Formats: sequence, C-alpha cells, structure tokens
Amino acid sequence: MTIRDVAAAAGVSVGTASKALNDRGTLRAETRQRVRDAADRLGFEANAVARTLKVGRTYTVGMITTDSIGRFSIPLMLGAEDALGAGQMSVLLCDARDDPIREQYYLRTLLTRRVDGIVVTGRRAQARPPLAPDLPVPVVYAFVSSTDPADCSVVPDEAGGAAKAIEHLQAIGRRRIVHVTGPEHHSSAQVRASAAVPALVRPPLFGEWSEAWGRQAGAMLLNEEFDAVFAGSDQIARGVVDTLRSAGRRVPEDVAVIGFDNWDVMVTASQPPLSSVDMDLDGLGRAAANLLLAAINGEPAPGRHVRPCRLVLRESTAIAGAVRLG
Amino acid sequence: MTIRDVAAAAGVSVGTASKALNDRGTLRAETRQRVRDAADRLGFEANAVARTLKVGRTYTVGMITTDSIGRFSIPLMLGAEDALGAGQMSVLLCDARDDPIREQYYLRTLLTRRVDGIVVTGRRAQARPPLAPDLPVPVVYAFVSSTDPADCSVVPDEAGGAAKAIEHLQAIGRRRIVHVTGPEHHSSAQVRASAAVPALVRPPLFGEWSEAWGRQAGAMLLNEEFDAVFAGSDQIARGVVDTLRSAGRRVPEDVAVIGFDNWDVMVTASQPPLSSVDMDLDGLGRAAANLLLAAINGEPAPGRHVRPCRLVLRESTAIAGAVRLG
DNA sequence: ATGAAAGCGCTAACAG
DNA sequence: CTGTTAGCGCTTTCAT
Repeated sequence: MTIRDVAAAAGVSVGTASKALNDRGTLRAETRQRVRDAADRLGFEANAVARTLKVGRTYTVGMITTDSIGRFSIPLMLGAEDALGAGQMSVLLCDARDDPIREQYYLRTLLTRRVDGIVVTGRRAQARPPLAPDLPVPVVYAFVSSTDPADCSVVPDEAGGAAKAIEHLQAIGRRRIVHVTGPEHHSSAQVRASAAVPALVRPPLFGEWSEAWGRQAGAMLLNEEFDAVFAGSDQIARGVVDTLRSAGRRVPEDVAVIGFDNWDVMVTASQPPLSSVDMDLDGLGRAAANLLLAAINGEPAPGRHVRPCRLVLRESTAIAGAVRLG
Repeated sequence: MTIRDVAAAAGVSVGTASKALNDRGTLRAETRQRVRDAADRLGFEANAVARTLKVGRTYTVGMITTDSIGRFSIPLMLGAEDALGAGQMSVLLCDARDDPIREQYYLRTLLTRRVDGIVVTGRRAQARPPLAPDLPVPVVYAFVSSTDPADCSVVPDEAGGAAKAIEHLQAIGRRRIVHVTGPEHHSSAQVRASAAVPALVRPPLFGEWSEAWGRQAGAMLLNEEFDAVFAGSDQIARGVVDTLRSAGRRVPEDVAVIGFDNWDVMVTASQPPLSSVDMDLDGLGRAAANLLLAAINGEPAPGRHVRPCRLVLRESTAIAGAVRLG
C-alpha cells in the first residue's frame, strides 16, 4: 500500500497523487478529491520514513533523562511532549539512568536516527557537562543545566522561590524562621538555603530529602523558639508538621510551615495541607520544548533561561495571626 | 556526510563501504579497515532513516499511555523501555491523557512512522476497548488490558496479591480482618475486595484512593473489633495507621496493617513502615516488551498474561504476637 | 493541470 | 574480492 497504489486507483500519476494528498501544486478540485477518495478507500497512510528521507527532517526529537525518570522528570517530560506534539513532533524516550555509557549510547542512537533536536532532563538542578561537543542538532537542557554557558538551559529560579517563601512567612507576621532541608552537598539544598539564610533565626538544618528527616529535625527544634519553618521539600515539611503537632504545637497558629515542590500527594495528605513553592515543571518542560522548536527553526536562544517559581498557599500558613514571639 | 563521502575517502564504491561498515559480504580485512578508518575520521554516522526505508523495519515501537503518565505508568514504561532498548528498539512516547481523540491521533502518527509495534499502558487495570481493529502491527497492553480476548495483555494478579495479603495476616494470627479500599466502581478496588471478602469480619469500606479516606475510615472503625487492616492502597493504609495510632492503638501489636502498591515513598514514610503488595510493574513492563518483541519476530502470544504479585513485609505486620481477640 | 523523472542515503543482488 | 545498479516511498522540479 503505497502512494503508487493510490495513484493507480485514482487514475493519476504518483506526482499528482502526492500533490493532491499534501495540498500542494495546482490541481483541479475534482482530481484532488478523486485521489483523496481513493486514499481513504484503500486506507492509505503515507510513509513518514520515505518523506523524511526526501525532505531531510524527521519531526522527531530525542528526550534524554539523565537520572532515571522520577517525580521531577515526569511533569517536565509531559510538558515538553505536549508542546512538541503541538508542533507535530514525536518524542523518542531515552532513560539514561545516570549512566554515562547509556547516555552516550542513546546519543548516538538519536543522531543515527537524525532527530531534529534533543532535550535533556534530569532530577538534579545542578549544572552538568554538555552531552557532547559540537552536536549537529540543537540541544536544550531542562531543569538540569549545562556547564557550558553557551548551551541553552531552562531552569527554575529556586533562589527566587525560596525568597518568596520567606517573604510570605514574614508577610504573615513571622519573624523567627527556621529552615530544614536536604543534604548540604545537594545543589538545590544549597541554593534554597542561601536565599533563606538572611531571614533565619538559626543556621539551616541540612539532612535528607525525607519525611523521616523532617520528623527528626522537628524534634531537634522543639526546645528552640521559632514561629515558622521553611522546609526544603514537601516531604520534609510534612515530617516537621507531624512532629510539631504530636508535641502539641498548632500549625499554623503556633508555627507556620511551608514546603517546596508542591507535590500534590504530599501537600494534600499533610494535616493541615501544606503551602508550598511550585517550580512549574510542566511549564519548564513546555518552555524547553518551545526553545528547542525555535532552535530547530534557526532561532536559537543560547544561555540560561531562568523561570520563576510560584507560591501555592494552603492552610499550613493560612492564619496571619499575631506575631507570637518577640 | 553520507556513505558516499566515506567511500570516496576510502577509495572504494558505496557498496563496498556499506559492506565494510555492516560486516556483510566478503571483503579483504585491509579494505574493511580502511573504510572504517575513513568513517571514523569523518565522524560518519549512518542514516537510520535511509536504512529503514530500505529494509522495511524501523526498530521503533510506540508507547501509548492512555491516562496521563503517572505513578503507575512510570515503572511500566521504564521496564519496557529498558527491555526494548536491549533489543535495539527505540521508543516513541505518546501521552494520550485519557483523551480518545489524542489516542487516535497518536495511533495514526505511529502507523505513519511505521513503528514495528505498540505497547499500550495506563493506570486503570480495567479492560478497555482495543486501540483499533486490524492494526498492521502487533500491540500489547500492559497493566491495562483489552476487552478483545485475542489481544495480548499482561496484567498483575491483583486478586492473587490480595489473597497473599490476607494469608499473611492470617499467618501472623489475625482473625478479625477489615478491608478499606478505593471507589466501589473502580475495577482494582472490586477485584482486590472480592478476593479479600471471605476472610473479612465486616463488609469492605469503599471510598477513595487517598490518605484522607484512610484516616476517615480508621476513625469509623474505632468502635469495632478488629486486629488487622488490609488496605487497598498504601495511601489508604497510611491514613488508617495514622488514625489508629492517634487513637492509641499500637501497630502492629494491636492492629496489623498491610497496604497495596508498595509505593516506596509511602511505605517508608509511614510509621511504622508498611508491609505491602507489590505488583512488580517494572517486571510487567519488561514482560510486555518481550511479548511485543516476540510478536514482532513472528511469534505472537495472544491472550491475557497474568503475573503474580509479591508480598513485601515491613514492620506494620512484623509481630506475630498472640491472637488478641476471639 | 498533469506527468515524467530525478534523487534523498542506504542495502543487496548481481556482475565482473 | 569489489563495483554497478536497482530500488525502498515519497516529493519536487521541469516539461508538456
């Protein structure tokens, strides 16, 4: 079943059939219709492979997730996939699992398949070395960024997000703010903590990205004076909240708590529901996709593109209340 | 940069170059090497599109996730992607978002691109109508299954998993078991509940797939007598545990609790960590991929392939203890 | 308005 | 052992 068969069925040449099917050239309306009818009748589906070979574009992009696909990559991927799909692009999925060998293998596969471009995503916001030097197709890094400043990366403004969280806590009257977050060596923990530090009543507590650590940190803080917690993640926030409430502190009346990530399952299951900083990963993925599409169309936008985070307010910081201490 | 350039650089014909690069035909070792050197020197990457057009296989499969990619599709996808990658297959990602229009659009895209096969995944274990009748390529359904029994589906044995959970609770001496689960109309809730019912001390409590519902159900149960809870999901289990503990019941001493899904972030964050039923979604994805590869190679295995669930035991059912009631 | 023909990059059958 | 050639299915000049 090729365009030959359609042409034969419609009694025209393949060239004419091609024009009819693609709305090109100048054809009599009647002819066009006749070809289309024949195509429908035969259930003809044009072979994209052949077209690709002819026109030189595959309308395909590769998506490499450096670390394994996790909670962060998903919204990124979906946003990107959706935006690319709107541009008629298909997405080849490559899960590199944090393995440089796999990454290079996938890269070669993608180049061999002549993708029009590549988006690289991953969990770690930290800058990473470029995929490879001098790639023949545009690459955009989403969430992860490249150490080469000439590469196109789109990243969340984590420092800005942290600042918004702090400002919000201050706006509801809190003055004694503490910060509990992930591992000190983790770039996101560092960036968020640095942005918060000027407003903190004590040095940040670094630990793990887990609820258990949140609970532990909460316990450690019980004999200190504070009226707000900015947590480096929703999981940590939830752990903190649990401990505080078990110890009789009211949230948000006694202590307001705000998390980071706005991970639905965490923020809604927490009691009370958590205010949080949303990095808009879906939008990030979309933005990355659009930058890639632009680059493919010859309008690259090199450099780091920083996108704002958004505050999502829920009960855990709901009550402005009075300033309770000091 | 085509094979022509390589041939020219090596001083051979394109045919010879092709053979050298693909280890076909009979060539002098020296010639073969000369061609390879030229290819390396020029950084030649064979054009997979052209090869595809010639040999008729794309070594690409489509992966359609019916509902949006979520917690369940991810391990499925990754398992499948990994297994397919081992077979040199690339994966085209299609997120249909529960929209039949999108699904059909993607299906056409995939057919147009001449994928060698399609895997369909999704969150709902419930059977769904086939993608389309008489597809020219093999399709396998993973987790979701097709209503057409002739289609190839691979699904978890949810009833068996529920039975294992119940047996485990009985094995540690529990006799008054209750079941709290998701919406009654949800196929997974039904299947799991049906398997549990003979062993239950009261009718199942149907509600939602949320922690909040688990808490609520826990509260409703407080004035009943029971020594074990089989929850339809880890989230529900966690909610139940929280309520029980707040009310002074010890888990697992007074009430053993087991969940379903073995969702790491839930089972580990719960206090105590939750025993759970694991559907081995990664293995499911792998199995689906292998069935698809087999079908592509002319050895289809039609029908429903049921895979066992696995019990993962943690503290929430850790203590055998004495039978406390009855 | 339509048809004929060249060619995208590669492989494979057939000559030499 | 190596070169020549004929396509894979489609698009696109260029004639007619």
